[in-house]
Amino acid sequence: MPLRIVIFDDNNNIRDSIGMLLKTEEQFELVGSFPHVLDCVDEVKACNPDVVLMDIEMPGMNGIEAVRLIKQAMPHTEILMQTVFEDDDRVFDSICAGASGYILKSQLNTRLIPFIKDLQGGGSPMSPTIARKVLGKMQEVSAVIRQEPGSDYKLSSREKEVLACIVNGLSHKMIAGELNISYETVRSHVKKIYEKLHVVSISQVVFKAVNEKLL
Amino acid sequence: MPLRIVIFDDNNNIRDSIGMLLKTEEQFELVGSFPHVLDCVDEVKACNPDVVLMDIEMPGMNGIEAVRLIKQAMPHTEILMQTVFEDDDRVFDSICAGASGYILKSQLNTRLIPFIKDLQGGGSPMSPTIARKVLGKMQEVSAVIRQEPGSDYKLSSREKEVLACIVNGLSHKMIAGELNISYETVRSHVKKIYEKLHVVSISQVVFKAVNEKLL
DNA sequence: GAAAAAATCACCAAACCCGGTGATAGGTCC
DNA sequence: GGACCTATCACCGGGTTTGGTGATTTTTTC
Repeated sequence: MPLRIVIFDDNNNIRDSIGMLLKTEEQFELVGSFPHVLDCVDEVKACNPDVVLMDIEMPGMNGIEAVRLIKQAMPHTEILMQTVFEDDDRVFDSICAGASGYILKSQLNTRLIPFIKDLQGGGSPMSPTIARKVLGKMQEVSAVIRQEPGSDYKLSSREKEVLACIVNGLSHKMIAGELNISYETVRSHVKKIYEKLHVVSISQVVFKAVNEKLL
Repeated sequence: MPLRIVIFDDNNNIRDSIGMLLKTEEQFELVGSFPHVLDCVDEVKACNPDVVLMDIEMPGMNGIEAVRLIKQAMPHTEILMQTVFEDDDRVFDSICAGASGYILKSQLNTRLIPFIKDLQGGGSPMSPTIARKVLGKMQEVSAVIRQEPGSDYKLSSREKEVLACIVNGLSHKMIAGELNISYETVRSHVKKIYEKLHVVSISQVVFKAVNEKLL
């Protein structure tokens, strides 16, 4: 059973030459070729391809948005993005939308066939240059996610409990009830927390706690 | 000027065979080869390599931790991870630590040379299988990061300004000064904000605003 | 042009928050 | 055993926040 492939690209020449290229390998079968993505979901459903070759730059709907829709409708379809630009944001957005690989148009002739085979083998083919961008973004993102505790304010465990209550919007009185201690004791803890966090109000405590993930 | 390379791997045979392999290309020069990473920072500083080939599995210190230290000390050093496992978490951790590429030990013979050349060219070489894991993680992570605005509380622009002040820890009185309006006007806005956000206190406002990225 | 929404301001009373200043009791560390 | 930290509780007084109620002007929307 041959691998079913669909192309979306507004450039007729590219669609044609990709068609020619695929014909040289009998394991591939071009089952659809469209100049725009306005009806892409219906078309993909009708063609039922294993692999979609998607151009990023297209009139009407954006190729990235199309990826999102196709992946939503048919999650098991593999999508290989093709583009002339190695634009950081678009690479990133394509990935988030669900693309499985990334090929530069300048490399279509030499790389398309092996890339599709990589996809078939469960891989995510992309040029090392693209991969570098992906890794860069990944590092950036991970740095945001888990900014190290760095600043440890040495709160006692009790103080952390009180802090958690504050962040959850409880008043001092409610915290007293929650933790079964007196209102004044809560106040003592709060004062200590303010001191240790170098803040002077509830709002600053909440902001700092949430922002620096003190819980 | 040849490309300077350093190897870290506890397996003597692998270190030797990589050394042999690199000798076949006169543009590469093996300037260091170590069986553990306990002194890796000093060693890398002494050897001053362009590329470090790092084994993940090693006695004593973990190869990933070593990457972190080396990248901290010498940020411009390119690091190519080598491993026998395609373990998701370790791939991810390596990337976050600062690795620039990823090669399977089973592919050392055929791929090491081109991979190092990719690194030299500013790329991030990795097998399509590894790339798939990276993309998967990336999609997962990005889904966490940008939970869509979803809940739009339809705050007016003025209310958003006041909200921003609150989140930054300003008292109502200070906000009045900041925005050049009266204290009572600030209160009106605050009341509206509470109503729209379905909250009843400053702390809840700050928590909700930060958590749902309302700014 | 009328209705709706946004932005502005005002007052009262109750509740709440916060700084300062203290005290007591239990645990840890040297 | 004494110094130190943590957890507990208490009072005062000033300042802040909050709910309720209401008003005027400007801008937006239909």
